[in-house]
Amino acid sequence: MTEDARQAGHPEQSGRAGHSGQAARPTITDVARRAGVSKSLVSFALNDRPGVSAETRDRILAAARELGWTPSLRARSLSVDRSYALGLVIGRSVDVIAADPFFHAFIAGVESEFSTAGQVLVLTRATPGREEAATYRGLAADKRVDGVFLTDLRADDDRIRLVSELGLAAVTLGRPDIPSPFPSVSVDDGRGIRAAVDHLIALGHRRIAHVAGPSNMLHGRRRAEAFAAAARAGGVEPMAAVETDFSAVDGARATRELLALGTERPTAIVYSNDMMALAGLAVAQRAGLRVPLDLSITGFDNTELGEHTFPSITSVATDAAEWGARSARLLLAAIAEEPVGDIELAEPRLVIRESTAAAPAAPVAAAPPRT
Amino acid sequence: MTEDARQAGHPEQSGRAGHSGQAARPTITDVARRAGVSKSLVSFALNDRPGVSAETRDRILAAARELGWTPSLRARSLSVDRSYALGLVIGRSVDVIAADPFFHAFIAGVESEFSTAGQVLVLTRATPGREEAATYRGLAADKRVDGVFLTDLRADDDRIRLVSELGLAAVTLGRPDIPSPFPSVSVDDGRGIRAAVDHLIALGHRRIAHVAGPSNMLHGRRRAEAFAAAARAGGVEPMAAVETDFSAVDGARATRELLALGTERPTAIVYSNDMMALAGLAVAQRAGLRVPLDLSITGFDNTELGEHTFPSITSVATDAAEWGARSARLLLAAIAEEPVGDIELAEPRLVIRESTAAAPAAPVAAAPPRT
DNA sequence: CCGTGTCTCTAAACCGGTTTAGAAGGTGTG
DNA sequence: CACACCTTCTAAACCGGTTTAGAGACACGG
Repeated sequence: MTEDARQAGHPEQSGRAGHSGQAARPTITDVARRAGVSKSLVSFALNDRPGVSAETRDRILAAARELGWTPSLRARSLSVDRSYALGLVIGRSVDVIAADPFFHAFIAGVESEFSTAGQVLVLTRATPGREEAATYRGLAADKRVDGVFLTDLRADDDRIRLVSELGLAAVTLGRPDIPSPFPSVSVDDGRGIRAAVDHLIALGHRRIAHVAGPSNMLHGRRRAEAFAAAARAGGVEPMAAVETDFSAVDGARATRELLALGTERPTAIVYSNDMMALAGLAVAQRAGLRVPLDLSITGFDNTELGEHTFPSITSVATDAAEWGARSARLLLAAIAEEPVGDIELAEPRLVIRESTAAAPAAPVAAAPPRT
Repeated sequence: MTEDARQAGHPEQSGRAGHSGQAARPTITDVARRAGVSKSLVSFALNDRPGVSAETRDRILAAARELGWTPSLRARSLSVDRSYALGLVIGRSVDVIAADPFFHAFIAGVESEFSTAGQVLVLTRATPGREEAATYRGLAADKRVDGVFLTDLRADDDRIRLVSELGLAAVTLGRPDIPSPFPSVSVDDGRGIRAAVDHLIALGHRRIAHVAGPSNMLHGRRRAEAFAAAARAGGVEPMAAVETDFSAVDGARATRELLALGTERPTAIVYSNDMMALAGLAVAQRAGLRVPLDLSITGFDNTELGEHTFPSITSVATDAAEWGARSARLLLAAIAEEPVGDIELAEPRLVIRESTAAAPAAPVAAAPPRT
């Protein structure tokens, strides 16, 4: 069957559909002719601008409907100097994004705002540095997008100046630490970390460690600071935070380091994301520790998978989809040159599951790692 | 600091960069004037077509360089009827994609082919059905993309006819079960499943179950068939496959069903993806089973996280990035109307880790689930 | 010396919209 | 009745490229 069809219709596959008499698509001129008016008037009617009588407008719209005409995005794009597309440049290595559900939910949120607007999302991945800058330059040079989402903000982030110089609109996820011409959408993830720390302190933990994200990323740093502040506020001296790149490998390494402290080891670890919490869980179990009896852990992001581990993971939930939706709306407003301001999302909430429990009377030292 | 800057420069944030004297970007006409030739000749020189003398060409290119001119993608797009963009419509629910690293690696692979070509990826998410069809129609109506990647092929997939009717070029990931005008890039994932089954049989397992993907997805179905075939080839009667939607929740549910069989339960489970394998691992542990002593499990995809669980997961590795790169190259060739043919990727390989071991002498019944 | 062919180049049309300048006709006002 | 003004509409320019038709110069062969 398949072979027949192949041989019959496509001796050489072309990847393009068969020449199935694609009726030439109507243009604005066809509509004008049919409605008996000039192209300009069709344009006016379409964009409902004043200066078109009601009955003429109806006649034009009817003609357009009959012909099944839709204005060419490309032509419109050329004349009005808009792309009707937004860009997202993900600046992490593939591995690190891989298991991070944030972007999926964020993107889904962004797109939920597009259905109405005929917009589209251009996705690019680039490792920070020259490649990243080149990517933004490319998007701007080709005018591929009208605006971009700036995620994973870094300290003194050079993208802000770059994007601004390139003349692109933008929205930052989180508030930058330098002056920025762009509006921001942020969530107080410090509150989330604090909730986790408070929860642990209430459970009697006094030796609490933090496995942090990269300190050059603002949210990584902010969470680390929030961790320290929350611990002190609870009357507990925070243990030094271990820095990671957010990946599972690095989360595992950090956990091993913390457990190597023997009886000085933490009885609870606050991870800066779920992926590392999961990897840390495995390291602890491998070292013979029972979670949560001997060690409590908390994650961040509230990944679906964190609900399906044994034990399941207590985690801080932020609404990434909502974040995406609000960011998109804000960016579109900025592009339309409407007045916009910063947005603060709802507080993250702590989802308590099985990985946290009362602190052990005396910390059990971890066993030497098993193979 | 930040506040000062805000108040000073941007009493009302605009999301657009400051009016920093954006020098109007040069056009082909500017270049022509500077080189003392007509626009047409600049166009010829740029696209190096015959009929331009060597010295004139040099003069034109020099002028272009001096002015920093880059042809407008939009204008070119309008006249040559090409978008220089490819589309990917992900047709799964957010949750299901969330922890699936396939798309990340695939996208990274796709983009590795773009750096040279000035192409861009338009990403869309749509749940199969009306919304999905509307998405493809939208991309085609606006001529947003020159071609699309068809992933997660379904049985009798209506997208093939749709996309073909819309006049888009396409590449299918995997060979469809119906006649298709599009070239395909596929990997023999059946071989991967077979490797897993062979491995388990060699370890002495006789009661092996399969937690399958949706049967209406071709690869889900194909893996299930390969599972049954491999088991029989190894002289083992395969247990009935449990169908899922690829999500962690569903993987957990399937595992619970299998373990509820008591002493009739499988001693090994072959999962159709890693996420379900991880969820299944947790279910087994929660039921008091030791993995791999009492139960062996294998995954599919070789997720980074599967390496960092306890025990780590034996999994089938396919090269998603390579898949993306080859697909992109093929699609671009098809769009350029070069002759193309189907591509078969390298065989997937089984990565053996800790979650598989010799079959238990007598299967231990699972304990009633603990909370 | 003339017709033909080749090479280099230009003018103008074209892709399909938007936008500006202004024409034509009707109404209101002094 | 003349004038201003508003409404409705059109012609033409414009966005910034590509492509076609053909002009002009030159070499070649008969």
